[in-house]
Amino acid sequence: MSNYPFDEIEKKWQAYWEEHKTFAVTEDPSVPKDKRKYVLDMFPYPSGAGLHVGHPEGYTATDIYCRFLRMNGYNVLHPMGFDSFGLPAENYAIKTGTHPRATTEKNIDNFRKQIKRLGFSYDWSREVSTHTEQYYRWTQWIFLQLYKRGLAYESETPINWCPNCLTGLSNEEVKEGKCERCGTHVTRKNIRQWILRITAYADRLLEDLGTLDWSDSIKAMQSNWIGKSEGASVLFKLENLEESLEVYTTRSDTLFGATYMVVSPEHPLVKKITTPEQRNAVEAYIGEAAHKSDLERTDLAKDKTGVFSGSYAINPVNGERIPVWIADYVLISYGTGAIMAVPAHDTRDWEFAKKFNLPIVEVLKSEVDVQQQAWTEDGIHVNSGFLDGLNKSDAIEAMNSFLESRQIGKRTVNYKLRDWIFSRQRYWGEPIPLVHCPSCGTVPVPEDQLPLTLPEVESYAPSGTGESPLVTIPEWVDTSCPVCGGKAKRETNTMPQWAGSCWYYLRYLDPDNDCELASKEAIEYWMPVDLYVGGAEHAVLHLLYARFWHKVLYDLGIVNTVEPFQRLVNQGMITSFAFQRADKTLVATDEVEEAAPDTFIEKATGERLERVIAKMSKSLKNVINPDEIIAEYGADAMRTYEMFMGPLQVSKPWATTGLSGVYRFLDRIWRLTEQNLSDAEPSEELLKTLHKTIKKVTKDTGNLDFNTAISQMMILVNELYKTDGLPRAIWEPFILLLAPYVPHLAEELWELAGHAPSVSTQPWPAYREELTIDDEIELVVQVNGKVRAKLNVRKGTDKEQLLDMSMAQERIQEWIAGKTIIKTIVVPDKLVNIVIKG
RNA sequence: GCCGAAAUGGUGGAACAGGUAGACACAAGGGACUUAAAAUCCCUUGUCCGUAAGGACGUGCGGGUUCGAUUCCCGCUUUCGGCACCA
Repeated sequence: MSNYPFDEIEKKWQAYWEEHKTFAVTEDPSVPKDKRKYVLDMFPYPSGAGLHVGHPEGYTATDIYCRFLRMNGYNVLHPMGFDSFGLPAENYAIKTGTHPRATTEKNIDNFRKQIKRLGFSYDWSREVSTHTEQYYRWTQWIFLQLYKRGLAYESETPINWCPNCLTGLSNEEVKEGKCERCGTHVTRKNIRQWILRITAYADRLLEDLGTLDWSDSIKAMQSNWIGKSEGASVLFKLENLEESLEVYTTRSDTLFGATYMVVSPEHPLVKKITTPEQRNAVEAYIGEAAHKSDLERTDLAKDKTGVFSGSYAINPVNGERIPVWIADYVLISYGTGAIMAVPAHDTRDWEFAKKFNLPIVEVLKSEVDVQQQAWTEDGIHVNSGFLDGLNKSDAIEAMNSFLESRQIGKRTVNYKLRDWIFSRQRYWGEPIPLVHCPSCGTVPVPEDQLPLTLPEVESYAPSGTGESPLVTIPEWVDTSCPVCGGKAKRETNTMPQWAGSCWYYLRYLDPDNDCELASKEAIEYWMPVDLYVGGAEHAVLHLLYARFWHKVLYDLGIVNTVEPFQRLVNQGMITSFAFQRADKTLVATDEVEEAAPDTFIEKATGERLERVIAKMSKSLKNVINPDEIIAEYGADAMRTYEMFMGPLQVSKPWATTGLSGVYRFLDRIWRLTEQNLSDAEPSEELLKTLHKTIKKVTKDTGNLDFNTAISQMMILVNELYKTDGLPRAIWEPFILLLAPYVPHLAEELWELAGHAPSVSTQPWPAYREELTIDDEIELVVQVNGKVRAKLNVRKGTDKEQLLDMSMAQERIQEWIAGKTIIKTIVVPDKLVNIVIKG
């Protein structure tokens, strides 16, 4: 048995930090701006399942980084809190009648306890939870500012509706078009909703990405989501109708090839363009489309559907009469909800044209037969009147000028980004602080009356009308108009979970402020967030919404930066091993036996299984519980293992055997203390290893390359095991290097070495560059690029000498004997390559 | 289908301004200690041929550039993540 008493050590130091408020931070004005850092974790939703091993990954990374920064003289803000409004607590309430607040607060207590057990250096005095009245008061306040700026509006939009449960469903609750709970086919129901005009900020959200220190892939995802495109809108006259059909296209150059048009089933002109003969078919088709979820529309992509409206439009450039179709491959939410179809040069249009026998006309010289497949590359225009002979980009320019001069179209910018549906028909969320007055219209709740608190309800069950359970409480709904004092009704929609997480990073700055969401001084002192770490699943929505709110707050003069999160790092997912049968189905871990090393069989059948990597899931029984890991190996081992597994940014599989290796490393460190510290000079060799270690750990920790920093510390420990005695001159700097990684153990070692706590406030060790350089290097001698000899030479030996020494090698002589030397390459301090022939 | 990321020993991963592939760790094998086991310490360990010295092959696959490619270029395959058929 080992004698590394992690349990005792970890309890001792966690109590010490708590008692001494070691990590409480203040806005000390004497610290210059460039010595202040705000390091933020994505706060968790406190689920009933407790902490998952994925949470500590990012939290450990930021904790190591923060402790490293403090030791390097920075004033570091590192807070934690809870994103505590959310669906699971409400669903649990519907099932059991337990108040979501009770469930949530119990879960928060559990989460906090679990997080604390990992020894993170949070300033807990700044903890916030989004469901508290003191917090959501300011969420409501921000909503009112959005409303007053015209950035919130009402509109009828569809929700997923389960006709059996009589309730709206989130996308997550819809599985394969069916209600997750009862299996009923989900339909769409139009409902009055509050919508935020995020599209008004589309350009700024796109432009300002350029100023951020985020990975290119995340920036690309956000940029694609915003989806700015420059094209043209074109008006097509409709035969026998007053109205024109407006389409948006990025390929106005292909207008001569437009052989039909398509409008989406939800398009406002559908009724008008449908001729009496087609009415039945069109209505049936629209009915079908309304039944389909977005998912089904997507899945049916391979097989295009549609129906002819009976009407025709006139192609404005060649006067051709072209049919107008109705099809759900055109979305009402993008562009104008109508397109001109150019089957020769667009794959989707080509598929549709083939299915319904519509003409395909080539207008760009194609390298394929457009009757056989679409040609979507560039080419020289043909069959295109005044565009003939031009390439794509020139033709687009020419056509757009033509359209504008004739006033039948104009250059238009379009975004994929849609406005943000901001209301939920739920109980457990921030009430939207608006009042509907029959005479004054929609009136905001006066700011001095915030927070507008959630009333207690008897039943959390849905109202049955699609509205929130709040509609069932007349005492709450019936109110007086803040303007005229007459009878009025409260808004019963609540806000989505995103709302609270849009600005929590600001509340940490000044969590107890009763007058404003955070003081100007605190914002000025800390913002922007220097490093934000969290899972890639929030790459688009959360980050885009938070950026949007931040920009609105900037326009209001409340925050001092255009962007909230200067640097963003997404941690990879922690996956698990799973076992797969030959038919690719997975087997739960407890059904598997390891018959021989790396040979796995299914217990029930004896079938040989392949080990694969899969997400942790309850059904596969491969979920790792952090509490159990901490109990068995300690928090320091858990932290170190999660960082040692691989690079922070990539996903990696959990292997408890790997954890035991890290545990062994910590145990080896502990057992070094069995020797007395010696004040003797350490050997030159050991000193060099130490300085190389300081250099590498310093560089790697700053770059969040924790896995390689840990390897280097392992190398130093291995060296110490080969040395007699434990020189203080090595040991003490090493404890300091360890401190961010294994904070509990490091505190204990620091105390054992005769120092007063806390090691976390000690300065980071410095290295001497000359001690990190070897004066003898191993020179590689290659013949035709293959290593044939190695020799030790002094660093800095000149090229000619290196070549002479290489040639003198017996092995090299053997290889080049009788051959012609064509060329020699000498890379000083690295290698010699002799190129021969014959 | 589109977008993004990736592919290196039995396993997790190192090394990329082009220069010794496999650091560190796990697993496996051998040895020491022990009455024994566990724990611990030491050694071996990419594959193949060879007693050895040594040699051949080797970073998903096929080409290319180069004295030299895990690293750069072209074309594929597979896996993972995201998605709103985005005109």
